[in-house]
Amino acid sequence: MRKELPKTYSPSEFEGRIYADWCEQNLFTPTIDHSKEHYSIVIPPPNITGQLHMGHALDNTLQDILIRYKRMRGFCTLWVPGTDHASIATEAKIVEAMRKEGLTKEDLGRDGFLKRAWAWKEQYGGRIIEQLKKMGTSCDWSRERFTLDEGCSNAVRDVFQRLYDKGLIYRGERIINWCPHCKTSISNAEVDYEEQHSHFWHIRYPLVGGGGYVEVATSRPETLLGDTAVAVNPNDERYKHMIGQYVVLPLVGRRIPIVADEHAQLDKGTGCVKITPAHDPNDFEVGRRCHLPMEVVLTEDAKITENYPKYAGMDRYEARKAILEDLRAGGFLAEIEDLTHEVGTCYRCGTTIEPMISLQWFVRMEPLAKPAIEAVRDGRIKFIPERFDKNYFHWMENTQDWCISRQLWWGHRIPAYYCDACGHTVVNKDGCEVCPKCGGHMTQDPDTLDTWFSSALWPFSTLGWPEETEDLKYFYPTNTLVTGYDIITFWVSRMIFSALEYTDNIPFDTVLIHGLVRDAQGRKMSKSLGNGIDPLEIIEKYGADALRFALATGNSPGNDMRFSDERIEAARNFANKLWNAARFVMMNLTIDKIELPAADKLSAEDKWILTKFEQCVQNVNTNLDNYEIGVALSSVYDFLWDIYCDWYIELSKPSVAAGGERGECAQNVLAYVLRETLKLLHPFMPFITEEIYSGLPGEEGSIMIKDYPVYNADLVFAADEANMEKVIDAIKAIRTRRAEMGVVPSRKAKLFIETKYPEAFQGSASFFEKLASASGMELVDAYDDDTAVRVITSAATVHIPLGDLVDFEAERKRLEGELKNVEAEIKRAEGKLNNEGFISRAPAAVVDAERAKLEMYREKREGVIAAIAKLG
RNA sequence: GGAAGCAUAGCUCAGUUGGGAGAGCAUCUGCCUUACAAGCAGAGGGUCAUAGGUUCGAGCCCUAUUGUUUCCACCA
Repeated sequence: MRKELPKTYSPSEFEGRIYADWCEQNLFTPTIDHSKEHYSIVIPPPNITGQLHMGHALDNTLQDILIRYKRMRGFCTLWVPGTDHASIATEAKIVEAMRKEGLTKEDLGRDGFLKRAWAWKEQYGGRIIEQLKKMGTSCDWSRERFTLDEGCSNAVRDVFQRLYDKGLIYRGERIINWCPHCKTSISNAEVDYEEQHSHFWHIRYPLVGGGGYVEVATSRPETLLGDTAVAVNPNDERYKHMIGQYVVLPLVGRRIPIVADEHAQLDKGTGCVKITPAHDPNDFEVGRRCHLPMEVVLTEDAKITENYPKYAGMDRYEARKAILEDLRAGGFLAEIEDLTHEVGTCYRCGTTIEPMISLQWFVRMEPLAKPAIEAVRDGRIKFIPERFDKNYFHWMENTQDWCISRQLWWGHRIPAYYCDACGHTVVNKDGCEVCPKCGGHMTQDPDTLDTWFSSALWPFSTLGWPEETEDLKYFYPTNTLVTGYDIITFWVSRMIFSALEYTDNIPFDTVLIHGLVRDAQGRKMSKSLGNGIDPLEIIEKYGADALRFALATGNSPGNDMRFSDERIEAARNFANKLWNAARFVMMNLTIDKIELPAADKLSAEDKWILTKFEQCVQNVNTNLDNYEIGVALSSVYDFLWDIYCDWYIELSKPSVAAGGERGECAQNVLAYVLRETLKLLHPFMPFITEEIYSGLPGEEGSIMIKDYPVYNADLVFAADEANMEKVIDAIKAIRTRRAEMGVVPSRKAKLFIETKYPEAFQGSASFFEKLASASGMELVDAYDDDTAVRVITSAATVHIPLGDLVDFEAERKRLEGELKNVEAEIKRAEGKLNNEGFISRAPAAVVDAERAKLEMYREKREGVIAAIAKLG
């Protein structure tokens, strides 16, 4: 069973093997156990177009830490993996690939195109899953899902029909965001606003019958073709008399009315607004209120329609130029102003969107938003950090109806059918071929649904909903959703209202929000900048554990982080440190089985390390329970490196070397603390902990299903811990003195220790010899050699006869300086304790601690004064 | 226009309910001490953005200001 660890830490040699072992043993697949509490997570499904990037790496590291922790804490855990069909993104990629072959969607036809899309899914859909596995994610792969698989599709159709029957889905003509490149509508949430420099063109519209003109301003002059009115504010004294009159639309010659509408504001521009109801959301509303005709002037690829022969076929920007030229020539152009404004662009392709009137399907949001707001407000769902609920509330409270139909082929086809003969509409999840009204043939709506419509159902559709499956009954609602803040509106909010509406339950109780992973300069990683860091390359070079460590540590919920070489190297160094510590322990083990000795067999340093370990355990558990993953991890880091390696291993060396019963006891404590620390660290760094654990004597099975360490008061030895700290303080003080004096470690010196706590120092000679360059140590009541250096701690005065090396003048100065410091501390503590307010209002524990400090400083002052006196 | 975050050592960032300012990296000094130079032992370095306030006590809570980043919003 026992094995020696290779001398160097090379993660690539075992990570793959270990992952395969876990899979083979089926350790990621839970057995439903009703006596246990469940803990479940659904993965934010990555797009099938995607490759693993740092954002995924962070997101999935956090999820894996949580799920492994809960699994070891005895929960019945499930992590559901899967991928998203990403309709618009995937379709765009396929169309692009086809373009290179000289093919269009129309060439293939709908069926041919879908065949090709599924082939794409087969080819690339699994890639990111394989990449996730390299990170060590303990997802239950037997439950892997896809947003377009049969179960998810059933859920989508079911939901569509339910909402339609309840009147929460409707079809209507509204202004939507149209992407002329993707040739589909997109929802408001899918529009990115981008600052652009442009102009404000002031245009004169002559009044019918002469007598002047009105002046309007626009940043989109080409929409002039679609103007069907000019609006002024009903309270605007300047224009009141013109309401009801007509103007002539320049270049077009159409007579359009001047109407009164609140939309026109008195203090903006000229106070007159051109109204283009078919191409602007505000104008659309004005058009409705004032019963204006709609005039569509742009085609689906943003070219001017046939109705305007002079400009027909021109792209919107060409048309803008031509129209401006004509306006100028006709004397209609009054003024050109510079303008910087936010322009909506398609979040997928970056093309400037065109607001257009269009017949689309919408989800009525208001009734759905209310319970969703309530669920967060009353605490059934919690955001971590909390501040993101403001974001959520703001969006939910102001959200407009959700445009869900897309003019795409790759996605869930809308289960709506229209009669060819009478136009009757039927929505039926099971399909409809014959018109129930006239018996005519029914044609299905050609459009598909917004990708996010199916993602919104993910927490329950993946568990089998709408069927009442065992999984759904046991694992739902899920517990933690881990995602970035950039996706709260797209996804999190939609899952919440969907779950509440369809499952009558919350989808999860906690939303853990993390930030973006940026590059070393703090820039967003992006393809166009070429500053992306490939997690797979990092894994290859440093190991998955180091990557996970680098992402999990020093990172707090909701905040962005920078990823740098320095960071990953520090992580790898930590893994290396653990590796070497384990190597040391294991090469010294002669025991067959790790057994913690009874308390009376334990030495002071044993009790000290056990106590320190329990403190760490408590810290880690508390922080993990509070989702303070970074804090929890640095607590393990500090313990393992600073406490266990730098002190305990060194303190234990004399015992281990001595052998016998004492040696065996030390071996057991060394191995016990190592083993338990491995468990503590396992959720964060699963591979290295498993690899080392499997080599420990007497241990069987995988570490990932062992019990997680929890605080055990029986292993806390406060008095022994305090004693050991006194020794450590003295060792540190001696080292500092020697370093200051420039005494090389090879120059050994005997120590004479004067202390009020002989029990703490009894038997510590070997520590001083090993760790403080001592040739021996003796406890004395007094030591009068005037040529000794004196190192003073609050518990002891250490006399070091280094006579020939000592500069007594410097020594006096140093001691006097120290006296000053100690006295300042005493003064500070006394001041505090003399403060009536402090004594009466501060908690007793704080006051007691302050008293203890004061006592300590007083003792130290005594020592310093005595040392000065000895200098004569 | 509305909202939020951030501002702590030279750099990058932690700081969990308010109770004497921390880490990593960098810098300086000394060490091949038989697990580890990807290491060990020391050291230097901070008016916790500014100004007020609450409190016995503020990096932490409140208010304002400055700088910075981000999100949201239909500016014709």
